[in-house]
Amino acid sequence: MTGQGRHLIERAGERDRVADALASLGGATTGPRRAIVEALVSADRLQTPEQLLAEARVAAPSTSLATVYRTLERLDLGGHLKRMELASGAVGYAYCGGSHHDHAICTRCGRVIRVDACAASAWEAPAGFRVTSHELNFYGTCEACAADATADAMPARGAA
Amino acid sequence: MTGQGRHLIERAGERDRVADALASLGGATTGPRRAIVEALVSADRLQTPEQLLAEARVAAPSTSLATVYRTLERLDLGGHLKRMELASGAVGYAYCGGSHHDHAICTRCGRVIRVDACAASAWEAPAGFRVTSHELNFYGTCEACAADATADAMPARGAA
DNA sequence: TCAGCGAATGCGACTCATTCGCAATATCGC
DNA sequence: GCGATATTGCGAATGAGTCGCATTCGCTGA
Repeated sequence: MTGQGRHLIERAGERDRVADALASLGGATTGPRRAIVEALVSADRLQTPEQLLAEARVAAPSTSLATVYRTLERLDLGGHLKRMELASGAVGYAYCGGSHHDHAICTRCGRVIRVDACAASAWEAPAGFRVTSHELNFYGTCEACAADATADAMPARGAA
Repeated sequence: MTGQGRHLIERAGERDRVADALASLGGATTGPRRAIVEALVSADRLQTPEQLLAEARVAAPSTSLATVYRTLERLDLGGHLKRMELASGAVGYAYCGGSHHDHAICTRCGRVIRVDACAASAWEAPAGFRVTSHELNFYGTCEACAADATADAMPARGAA
């Protein structure tokens, strides 16, 4: 878990994503909240509440686990969160925008990649079933992991 | 939970599905195992471990919750199980065959319908991402629930 | 810039789903 | 039918996640 260089990386729009996430929380922007949201957004991959707590405490040392859960709950309500069981049995959380999209999840590093090209309308639903929404996850290996073999967080329960 | 009439219903292949599930457990066919598997197969919808226990105890009164979990674990290892969080926060399990297929899940009754027409190869994965598997869930209302409005088990966390 | 209000936080206790260990029991091959 | 072995039931243990409440913090209006 070498998150050292993380704060040096400033992907385009990361600042905006943090702002959006904080706005979606709908309340005061406190130190712990900002720290948790930044940990979520900058990692861009599935992390356990414990990992998020550790990361958040770098910026806001007083942060507690209860606050991590409360913040995750709020983000989840707004549909901004991807929640998935890891191979370890633990549960991982990753930030994702609010609008509908699908996901590609790297089974090696837990990275969550947004897939906007949604062909949902073309899919074949069973007769008599009225579809109101769907969820599509791709599992595989991301570009970075295809070369580098540093595995740490592996989502479990892929396709059935 | 009025499962009274359930045992009267004998859908085509239900007997085979029970046999397949028992075989996939790979061991002795005991009373509790058979009862649990029959409860899973005949219900054909998401059920909590507690519900499965109650149902299994009709046929095998001594069945314990630990055995329900152990049986579910084995089925899951073989990929024969669909596991999903319900709106109540509880976790529901449903039996599904071993081969790959997707699912349509009724958000009213929890019914899980197998979707064999898988158009996965036509979907667009992100550049640089090597897809090894996928999972597609449709959420909506099944034919029965479209008419009848008896809601009891509602899966949560639909599409993000 | 500062005071006041209401929301957010931290702590620690608590709940409850799930797992574990072990003695008793049932199943299957012979 | 018998014995070896896997499975079961029980009850305790575990651990993630939640809750209540006193304290603290951030935002708003003066």
